[in-house]
Amino acid sequence: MRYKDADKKERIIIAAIQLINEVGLAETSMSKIAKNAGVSAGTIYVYFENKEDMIKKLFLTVKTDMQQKIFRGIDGSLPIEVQFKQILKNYMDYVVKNKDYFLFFEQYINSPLIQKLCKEETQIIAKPLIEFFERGKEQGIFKQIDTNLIFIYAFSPLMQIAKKHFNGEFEFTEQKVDEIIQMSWDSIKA
Amino acid sequence: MRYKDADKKERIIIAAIQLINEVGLAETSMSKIAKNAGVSAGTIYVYFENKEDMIKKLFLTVKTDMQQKIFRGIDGSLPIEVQFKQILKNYMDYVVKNKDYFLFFEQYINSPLIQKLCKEETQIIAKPLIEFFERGKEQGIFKQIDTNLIFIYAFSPLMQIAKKHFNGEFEFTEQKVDEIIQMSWDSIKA
Amino acid sequence: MRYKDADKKERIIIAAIQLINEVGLAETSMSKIAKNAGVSAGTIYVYFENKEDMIKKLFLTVKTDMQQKIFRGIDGSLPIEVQFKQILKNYMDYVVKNKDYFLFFEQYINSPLIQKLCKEETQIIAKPLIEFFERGKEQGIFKQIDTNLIFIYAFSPLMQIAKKHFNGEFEFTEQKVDEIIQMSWDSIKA
Amino acid sequence: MRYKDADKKERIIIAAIQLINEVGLAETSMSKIAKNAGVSAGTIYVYFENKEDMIKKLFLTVKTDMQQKIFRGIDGSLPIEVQFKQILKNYMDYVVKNKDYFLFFEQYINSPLIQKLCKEETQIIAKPLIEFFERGKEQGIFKQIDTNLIFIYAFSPLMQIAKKHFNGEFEFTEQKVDEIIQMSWDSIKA
DNA sequence: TATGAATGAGACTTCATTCAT
DNA sequence: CATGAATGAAGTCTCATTCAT
Repeated sequence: MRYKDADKKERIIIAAIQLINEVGLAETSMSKIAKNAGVSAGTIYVYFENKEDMIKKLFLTVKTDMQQKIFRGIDGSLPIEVQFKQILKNYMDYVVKNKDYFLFFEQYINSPLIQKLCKEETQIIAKPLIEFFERGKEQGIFKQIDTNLIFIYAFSPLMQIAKKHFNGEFEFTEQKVDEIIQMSWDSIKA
Repeated sequence: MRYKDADKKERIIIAAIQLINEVGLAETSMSKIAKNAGVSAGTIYVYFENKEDMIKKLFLTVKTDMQQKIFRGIDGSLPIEVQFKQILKNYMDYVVKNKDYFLFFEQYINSPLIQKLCKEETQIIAKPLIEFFERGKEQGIFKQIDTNLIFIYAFSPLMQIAKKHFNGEFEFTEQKVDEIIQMSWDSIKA
Repeated sequence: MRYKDADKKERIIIAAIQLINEVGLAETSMSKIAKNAGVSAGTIYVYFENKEDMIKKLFLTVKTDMQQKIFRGIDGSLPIEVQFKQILKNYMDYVVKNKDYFLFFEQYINSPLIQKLCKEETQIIAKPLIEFFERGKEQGIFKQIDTNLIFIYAFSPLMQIAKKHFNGEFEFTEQKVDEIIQMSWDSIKA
Repeated sequence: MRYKDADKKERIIIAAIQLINEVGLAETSMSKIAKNAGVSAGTIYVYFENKEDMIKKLFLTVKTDMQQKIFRGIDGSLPIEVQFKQILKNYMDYVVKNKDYFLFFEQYINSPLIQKLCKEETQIIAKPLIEFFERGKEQGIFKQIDTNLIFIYAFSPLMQIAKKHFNGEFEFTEQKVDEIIQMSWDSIKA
């Protein structure tokens, strides 16, 4: 693939996500995306089959990217607690550094559109995290409850806090991040 | 003259929320709503100024309804812990009995559309809950941390669990509800 | 007929003509007329069959009114020149005192709508004027040319001047009116 | 890509003016125009921003076209009387050969819509004629009266006659045109 | 008579998508 | 590959008119 082309696709993706975050999916037209990306409307159809296909690929792109970054530098031989705290720290880092991706993900993860488009793919990508929590349960480190609950108590408060942060209603500090991670840990540890 | 039919407005609201939950806002047209509500397309405009106005009013209707039900039967003279657990129980009850309202609320609370339409109104309605947590903090019952964090650790896991529930990935039992409420309490108590 | 009812019809007529002059026919809806007239939308249909019928009756009302006032105080036994100048003076008086009627008349006299609705009625009403000019020709006082030309050179400049006046581009004085009438007389006298 | 088709814009303009002349502005919908022009409804919006913009551009197109043709072949060094008669002859020629343009222009020159849309542009285009009459006044050839009056007595009877002509109530002949021009000249010459 | 809620046809306009260039 | 003019289906909303009260 030529450089120029990869660049065009990248620009389309970024323009689409930004627009959707700013004005919402319903208000985001293909021509607005094209305009913001600096390409012609027709060009989008070189890279994506249609609008639905584009949304789906946007979502999977973001989801895959998040997943990879979250597990970056995790050493499976270290204690579960250390791994857990590193994962949460990675997550918070990612969120802060990728505002657009995070907000897009959050906004559409529960939408009927995404449910329809890529429920399965979404679950597959979440698998490594689920497996991590199951290992922790087996080792007696996490509470012996439904893994879903562990997953939820570990992550959902972080997501909410991040949303408040980008909303301008909450300020992050190094210390606060540590406190938060500790609270999550306390809520699920055995 | 024909008298305004309260029933008609109700039917429009229900039809709108159901459709939006099923196919998403972008795919929900005014004529589909009219059809599902059994009224003429023009009739919607007797009760709402336009689509945006309708969405906004739907959202505030739901939000207000939730808020009222959550505080039902709360006795301010009882201990904070008792009140807290009753509020969370009320919340779970409401969610289970008002699936459509809950999912609609969850889906759009963070959308750019709602942010644009009714950020202020939303905050006003949330006030009583915030005040409850502040009273708890003053009495030394909750952790001395940002009230936002308390609010988030108390509610956001419940919301996630409810979503998983309606998704078919989680089953509620009387006992599980109690466990969950206990977990939330543990995470924020001093 | 009861007073109250006559009053309502009058109010509808006035409101309609005012609105049509201000924003144009295309932008004038029945409900706007009703609102401005202080009646209900349905009430208009007590007095007029439908919108087309209303426009037609508005037009004929105005036309008949103009015609009557133009011939007011004309003494058929006086010399043609005196009668002619009095008719033009009456016309100018009418125009100045009935701005709304005049502008409405001018605006729609040539419209396809009016042509379709009431071409015949319009011609019948113009008859007395045509007859007056024919008498003048027979007496050798006007030029021996097509009566249409006499009619046009007598009136059309006055109409244009009145429009300029209401447009704010021309100011009437007693003297100017006399000059204008004289110019018209000069252009058609034998 | 497909190149913009100048012919298409032309067809839209012609279809719009014809329809407006036949059934009136209020009854002329964008889809009827598209149909008559043999293009898709959406295509109109490639060439015009919206209906108002289209009407405005139609009007200015016609006005500009008229203005240019009226001054065609006018030699500024000839006597004012010769120039004047040539201008009126050009005007009558244009009117006869461009029935649709003329009737459209006449119908809407005084409408509230056009007043709102393009009063200024209209006045700018009329300027050369006004200047011509002022030169004539300075040379003592026209009456020393308000230039508006000269302008009106020169043109408005011609416009009325043309309307009668297209209405089927007046027949043009070479001789009659000369007579008319002479009458206008007589009414304004010093 | 008078009202105005209700209707549904139709208006304007947008937009995903195609295709000649 | 890239463009953007062209399409036509579909969306939102208005409005003349009707009719139960």
